[in-house]
Amino acid sequence: MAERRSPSSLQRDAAELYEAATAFIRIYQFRDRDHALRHGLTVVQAYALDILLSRDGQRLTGLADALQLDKSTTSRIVAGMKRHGLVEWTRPEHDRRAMWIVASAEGKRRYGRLRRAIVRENARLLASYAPAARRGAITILRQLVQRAEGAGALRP
Amino acid sequence: MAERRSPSSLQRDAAELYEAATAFIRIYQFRDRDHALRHGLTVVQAYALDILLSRDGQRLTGLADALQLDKSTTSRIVAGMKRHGLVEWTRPEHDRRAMWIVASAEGKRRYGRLRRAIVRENARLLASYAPAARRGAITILRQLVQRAEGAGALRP
DNA sequence: CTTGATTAGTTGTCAGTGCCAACTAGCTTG
DNA sequence: CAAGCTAGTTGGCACTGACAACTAATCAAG
Repeated sequence: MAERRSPSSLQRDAAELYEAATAFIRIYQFRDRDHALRHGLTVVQAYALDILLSRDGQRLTGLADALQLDKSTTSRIVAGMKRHGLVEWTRPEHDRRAMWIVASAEGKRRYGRLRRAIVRENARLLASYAPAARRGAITILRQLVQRAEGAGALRP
Repeated sequence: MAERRSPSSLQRDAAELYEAATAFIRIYQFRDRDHALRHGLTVVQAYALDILLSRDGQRLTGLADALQLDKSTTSRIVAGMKRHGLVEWTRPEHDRRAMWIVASAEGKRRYGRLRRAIVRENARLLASYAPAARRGAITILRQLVQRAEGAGALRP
């Protein structure tokens, strides 16, 4: 295992990671967009529902933070989702400026279907991997996420 | 290594791939958007330049196909890039309806800087992996891309 | 060689995403 | 209670994206 660690190998790998990650993102982005549209959602709406469902609801500001969007943008997105019957909100009685936004039954249903469709496709994608390789793929994705988050500081 | 292959393990892995891939995409998307904006490009403009530079130019229709966008959208994007001095085009003399779109010097410069910035960040990200693990990460991303492309048929 | 079909791009229209700045209304603190 | 802070909304702008209708150039018959 006496691999020679040349600086250029790191450089080369970093460049290859750029290519691979770019390709990965583009493919999965398009795939997700198609799936979402097929289930009557936009990508942002699907993200928003994911956040709302994973936390039993959110304030608008919290949702904006989670989506990394301006609260004005988020406000309009939530308004649109309300119009389409995907979310509902109430005013917490102890702070009547705020909204407590939750997914509606319809929102939950659509997001659930979308998620299941993508998971089904993932299962097809992973089917021919050996279990250990599957776990490896997932672990590596998670690590890259963690490291990118940690290295974060993207807005210095 | 006598791992028991239960159907539910594939299901579970598929669900975990969903979580991991979603997180990955969101992180890298934001990262790329920040980088692009910092270099005076939007994400779509960066994609377009990537395509134009990797092929010595493109027809509008070819660019639309590569970007998976409607040609009307692509037309406006190219118009915007022209306005911002990122691309230029000529009319091939054998078909004067068509455009041959190429990146301008400025477009090339900005894309190059953007790419190098991301590769630098990737290098930091990968630095603490053992070389073999780095290669593994890249290989797996590539495989997932290939399989997703193959399984493609996203628009049946 | 002219008509008819096809192809390349553009434009109109609409909806959605996204930002910043300015705003309203409710809450908190001195 | 006044001043200031916080939660969301609205106005204005630009970009992304789709679909349909359009212009102009090329190609295919006849």
